[in-house]
Amino acid sequence: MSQKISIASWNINSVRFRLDIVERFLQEVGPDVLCLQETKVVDRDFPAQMFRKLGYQYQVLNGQPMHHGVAILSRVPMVADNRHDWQDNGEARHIGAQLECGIRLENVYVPAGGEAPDPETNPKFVQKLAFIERMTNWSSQLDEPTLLVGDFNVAPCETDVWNHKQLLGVVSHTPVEVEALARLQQSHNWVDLGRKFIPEPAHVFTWWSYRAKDWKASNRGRRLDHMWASPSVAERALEHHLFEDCRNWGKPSDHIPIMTTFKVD
DNA sequence: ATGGCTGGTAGAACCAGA
Repeated sequence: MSQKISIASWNINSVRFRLDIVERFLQEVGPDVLCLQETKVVDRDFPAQMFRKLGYQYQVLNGQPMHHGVAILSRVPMVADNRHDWQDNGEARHIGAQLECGIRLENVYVPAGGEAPDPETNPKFVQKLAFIERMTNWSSQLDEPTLLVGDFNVAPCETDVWNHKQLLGVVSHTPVEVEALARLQQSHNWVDLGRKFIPEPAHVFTWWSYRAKDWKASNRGRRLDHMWASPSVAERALEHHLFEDCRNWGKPSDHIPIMTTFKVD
């Protein structure tokens, strides 16, 4: 008998502040697995009970005070796997899990990289590039069927931003970042599921700034959130969804959830 | 061309986001 598994990813920008919309998403969409980034909570204060109540009894957490933080919540069996610190600075930006269906799941929150795309003056930009380079070294050693998801903080394609030329000098879409991400992609022949299902030149965004008066009207978005699959996992991808409505829900995150459904044996 | 907003934590004329 053939079965399916749905896996979602969402930069939630504080899981405690957005409990209402997380609950709504789980009730209305009900992915089997939810990967969160920017949970902004230490593990002992993570709202584990709310997820448990909704059936997400398997939980792996990697939080820290104030910033960053990632989590995987699942209603199908999984066990915790490695957590990598690719900057070696203690920041909680990655957590992995082994799903019982055989897929290895890696949930990552790549550093934003600060304001200026200039390695000379902006150490955060240097850190972001180093983070991606270390991920590339890790990825080139991977030989398992893996799904890599999260907020990569890079919009690689020209149609991943509202205005390619205008954003060439804006951190998230600079050529040096796009090239670093391309090396990461090549290191495992990762399949970009977002673009497998919605090929260029269609514009695809997963993030819209809070600063616009009307995010939808101005539509100055970027595709920062991604799901990359090992080739063998990509072959099993059945559907891919972007939940743009969530950007309009009460107290929204500036990112929307994305989700892919896979065939499993 | 600029600035616009958000949450956590401390109690900021902050930090980080992107």
